[in-house]
Amino acid sequence: MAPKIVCVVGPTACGKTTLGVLLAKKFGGEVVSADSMQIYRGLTIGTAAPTEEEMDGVPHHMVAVSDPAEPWSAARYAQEAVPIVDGILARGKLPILVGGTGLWIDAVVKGHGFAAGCAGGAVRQELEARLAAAGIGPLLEELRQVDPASAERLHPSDVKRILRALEVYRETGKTITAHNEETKALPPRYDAVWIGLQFADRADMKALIDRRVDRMAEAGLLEEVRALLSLGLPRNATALQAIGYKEFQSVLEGTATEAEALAEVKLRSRQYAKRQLTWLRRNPAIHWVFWEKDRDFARALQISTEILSAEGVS
RNA sequence: GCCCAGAUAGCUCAGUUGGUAGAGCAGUGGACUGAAAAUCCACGUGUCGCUGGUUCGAUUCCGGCUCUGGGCA
Repeated sequence: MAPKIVCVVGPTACGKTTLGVLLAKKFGGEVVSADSMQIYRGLTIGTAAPTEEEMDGVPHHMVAVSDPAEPWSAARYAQEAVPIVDGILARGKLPILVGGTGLWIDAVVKGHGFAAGCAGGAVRQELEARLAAAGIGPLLEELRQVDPASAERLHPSDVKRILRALEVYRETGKTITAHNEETKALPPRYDAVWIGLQFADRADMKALIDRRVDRMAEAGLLEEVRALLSLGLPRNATALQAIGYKEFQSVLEGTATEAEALAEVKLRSRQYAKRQLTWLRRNPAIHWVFWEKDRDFARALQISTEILSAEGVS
């Protein structure tokens, strides 16, 4: 049987961090963050990364461990997170995966592997150059030759995945279709108990996101963005894709007012939360805890404790 | 008070040479396997401000009214 771990998931601002810490204290666990932006140092306010106070003495892994100039990926995350999870297990503690990046969590929990090739790689760069020169048509046609199933499955506008499919074939001589089939047949790496947090009413989620974004601004998000930019990151750095950062960058450049940026950040956060929910909803293993108007952590802790006990976590 | 311009989808607006209307954004749902806080897809009936008139037929033309801008007093 695969080792037992806990995953705390949910859309942004739903209280994953807090519940994760509460569960860790109750069950003797350590938190492993699965967040594609909290991984970077310096993105503290805007990503709502856990503070020392919020961590409350519970060890946290994979938070602020990387220079913001570095490119990360789900594959690299899994590579580094799996040994950490195993280390926690080896110490007889309970690993608690907490995060909003669904693909990253799946990359750890399910045993799936990623095929070779990556953004910034030689093959990808060549494909991108061809895309810029001749458009997606010829590339899609080429994909149809080598991997008709992918060409059929992918929408012609889904440029990113078309390039990736071609890349995998070029790098490995195997189609991404075949790779996915094989990797999905692998057994899961861990026996995960999933706890999902979300609001019963979408309007309450919106209200909380709005409040949280306002607090980020009060806490000095603008200064955080200024400091980040002063590092001279590459223009396409993954860290700069974080919601909040590009919008406040516009304020610093004078192309938007702070009020406009705030409205934009709230909007983007809401849309992000919706996408997260879409990702999570298809996972039937998640035990959902629904918030009413306010987040009642005592109740959430009690419910999730019951769930964990029923699932054999002790 | 007078003149001009507006009033159409939650918002910004387009349009109908008279046959009851459509984009962008927002919203909702979905996808997703080395950028995932990324990327991609699908979904558009609303007293066309109100009220008379002309007309087979008015959101479209004409009159009046209301409201909102701007100008003149």
